[in-house]
Amino acid sequence: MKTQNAARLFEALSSEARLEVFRLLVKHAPNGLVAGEISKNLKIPSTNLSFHLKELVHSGLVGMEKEGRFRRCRANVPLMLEVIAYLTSECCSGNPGQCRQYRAESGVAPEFLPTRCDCDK
Amino acid sequence: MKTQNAARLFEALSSEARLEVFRLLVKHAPNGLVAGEISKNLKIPSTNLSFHLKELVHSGLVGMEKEGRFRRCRANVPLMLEVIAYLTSECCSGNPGQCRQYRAESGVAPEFLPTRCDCDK
DNA sequence: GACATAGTTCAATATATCTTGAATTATTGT
DNA sequence: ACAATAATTCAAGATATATTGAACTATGTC
Repeated sequence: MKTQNAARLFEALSSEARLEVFRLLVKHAPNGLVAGEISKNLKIPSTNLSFHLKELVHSGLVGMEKEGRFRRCRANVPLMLEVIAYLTSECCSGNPGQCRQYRAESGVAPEFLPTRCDCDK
Repeated sequence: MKTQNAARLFEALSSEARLEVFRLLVKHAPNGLVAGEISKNLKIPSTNLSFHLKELVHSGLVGMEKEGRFRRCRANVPLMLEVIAYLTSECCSGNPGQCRQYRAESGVAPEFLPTRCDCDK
């Protein structure tokens, strides 16, 4: 993944409103929600939600398809995983021990983190 | 991690300049680089780099300490791992099979992804 | 002390993003 | 056809972010 593209994805997740929308859609994967349900759930006015959804769709993190007069939105989870992999790549100048220590320090349970990073290669 | 905090972290990574700075620091973990080295490496004028470093430091993703007349910057890799865990948490409404399929679809090698997501619990 | 170097701060400008209400398009139900 | 619903587009104003050069602070060197 190119830096420019990754920056755009982070940009899409950088507003609280959009991050809440995205997480709600991740939570409701793979069925997704229609725009009105998102608006109701997060109490975002439809006109404003429309603006934020456009950003998310443009970034690729959310997919949208017509469903009668509704628009169904789904999180693009594989793309989310790609950007996660991008963040952890090329770290620590090839020092696997260092990475393992960071993983321990993070306080995150090991199974919710990559088992290896790029420098274990 | 709270949504507000996560959004601030993504905001910090949402500019190409800052994302490049952060990745450079991840690459050079744990020793980090001094501001001048970053400026030289990425060809960002010092006055502008200072602005972006302030954002990164304020978000917590970069730590800075005085070293004589230099300022040494280090990536906060554990925090990066926390925000990664945040993104993958509470997904898929507790449907582990769905998550596994997404991981397969992402095209990312399994060892660079979480082995489980929250819904495997 | 005088000078050079590393960074930051400040002010000014340019640009981009956010939010809202009103108007608009598309679809469904009567 | 008419009315109701779902959602988007548009225009306007408010706010936030990015970039630059000049001035400033702090540290190290002669």
